Amino acid sequence: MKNRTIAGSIGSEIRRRILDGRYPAGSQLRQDGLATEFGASRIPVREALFQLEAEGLVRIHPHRGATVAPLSPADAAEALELRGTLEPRLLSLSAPRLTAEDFARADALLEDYAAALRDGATARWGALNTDLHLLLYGQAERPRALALVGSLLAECDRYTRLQLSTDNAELERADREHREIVRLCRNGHVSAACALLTDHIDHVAAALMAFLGETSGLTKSAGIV
Amino acid sequence: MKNRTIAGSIGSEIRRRILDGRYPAGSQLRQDGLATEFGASRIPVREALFQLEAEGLVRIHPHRGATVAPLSPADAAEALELRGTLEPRLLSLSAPRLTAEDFARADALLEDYAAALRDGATARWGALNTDLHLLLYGQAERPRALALVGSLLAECDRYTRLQLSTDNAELERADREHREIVRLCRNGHVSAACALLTDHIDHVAAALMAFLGETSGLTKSAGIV
DNA sequence: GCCCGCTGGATTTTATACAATTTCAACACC
DNA sequence: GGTGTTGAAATTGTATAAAATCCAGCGGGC
Repeated sequence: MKNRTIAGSIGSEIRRRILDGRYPAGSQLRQDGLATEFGASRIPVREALFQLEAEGLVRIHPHRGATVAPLSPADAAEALELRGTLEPRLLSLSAPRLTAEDFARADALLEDYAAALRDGATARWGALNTDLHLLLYGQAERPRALALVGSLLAECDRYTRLQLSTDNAELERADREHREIVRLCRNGHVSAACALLTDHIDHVAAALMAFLGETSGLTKSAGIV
Repeated sequence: MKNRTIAGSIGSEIRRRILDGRYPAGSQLRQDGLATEFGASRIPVREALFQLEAEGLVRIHPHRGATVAPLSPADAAEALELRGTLEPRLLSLSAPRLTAEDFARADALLEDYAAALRDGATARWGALNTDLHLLLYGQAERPRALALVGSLLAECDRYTRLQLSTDNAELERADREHREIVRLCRNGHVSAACALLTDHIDHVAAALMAFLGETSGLTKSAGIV
C-alpha cells in the first residue's frame, strides 16, 4: 500500500494520525514541523495537506496555516445521514452481483474483525469496518459514490473512535449486524440486507449522537488519544 | 471572487477553462506550459491541479502528469443519479426556511438566466444554473451535501455544454421548470417543488443520455469548443 | 521475426532559498 | 484603563534549480 511518491506516503501517514487522534481536532499542522518530522521538504507536505483538505480531514486557511478539521455533532449527523442515504442504495445494486471471491474476502474481514475485537485492538477496527462496507458495495459500478462513501466512512471513524474509548458494546453489536448483512447478501435476500443496513447505520448514528450529547464538551473529548 | 493566493486564482481559471471546454477532456495539462502561460512558477500550478483533482475535474497520474478528467456516459449517469438522490432531499429541508432575500436573489438569477437565453450566451448558463440550485438548498444546513452537489453541478455542466451546442430547446424547458420550482417554494408547496425537481433532474438525465447515445463517439464530440 | 534491456529526452517530483503575509506583544496615545 | 499602531518573529506562499522517474525509440540477442 506504499505510495510511489513522497507526498502520497506523507499524506497517508498524516491521515492515519488524524484518524488515530494523534493529531487532535483543531490542532495546527505546521508545515515545517511535519517536514522535519518526516525528513522531507515542505513541498510534499503541502501537497499532502491539500489532498487531505479535499477529503475533509484538514482545513487550510490561506496564509494562516492548516488545522485538523474540527469535530462537531452536526457534521457527524450529516455524514451519517449521507451514509444512510447512499449505502443502502449501493448495497441493493451491488449485492446481487457479489462473487464468491467477494464473500470469501468478506469472511476474512469478519474474522479479522472478531480477532481485533478479542484483542481489544480498536486501532484496526476503523480500517476493517471501512474495508468491509466498501467491499460489499464494490459491484455496484458506482465509482464516484463509492469514493464518497469511503471518505464518509473515514470521517465517521474519527467519531466512533472517541465513542469506543468508553463503550465497547457497540462493536459487538456492529459485528453481529455485519455478519447478518453478509449472510443475507449471500443468500440472495437483498432487500432484507438493505433494510438491516439502514437500521445498522441508523443505530450507529443514534448511539453516536447519544454519546456526543452526554459528553457535552465535544472539544474536550476530542483530545482523547 | 478573486483568491488571495496565486494557486487559488490559477485553480479557478483552469476550472473555468475545463468547464468551457478550452481544455478538452483527456488532454494533457503540462505544468510547465501552464506556469509560463499564467506567468507563475510550477508550484502554484501543482497545488491548483491537486485541488481540481479533488473536485473530479482533473486526474493526476503519478510521475505521468495531469489530464482533464474524461467524459463518459456512465459518469454522467452516476452524477445525475446522485443529484437526483441528494437535491430533492436538500430542497425539502431548505425550502421552508428560504427567506425573502433568498427569493429576491433567485428572481435575479432567473432574470439573468432569461437574458443569457435571449443573447445565446450559453457560456454564462452553467454558472447561473449552479448558483440557482445551490441558492435553493442554502437553508438546508447541510454544508457537506451542499458542497458535494456543487461539485456534481459543475461536472454536469461539462456534459450539458456539449449538448447545448446542438440543442437549445432544453434550456427553455429548464428555465420554465426553474421558475415553477421557485414559485412552488415561495408559495409553500414544498413537496410539489421537490417532486418537480426530481422530474427536472430526471428529464435532464434522460435528454443527456439520449444525446450521448446518438453521438456515439463521445470522445470526438468532447473536443467541441 | 520477436522479445528484452538500454539510453536519451522530457516531465514530474523534491529540495533549497527567498518574498509576502499574518500574528502577537509591546508601546504610545486617547 | 482601554484602544489603535507598529515592529519583529514566525509561518506560509512562491520562485529557482537539482534529483528521480517514466516513456519512446533503438540496438542486440534469442
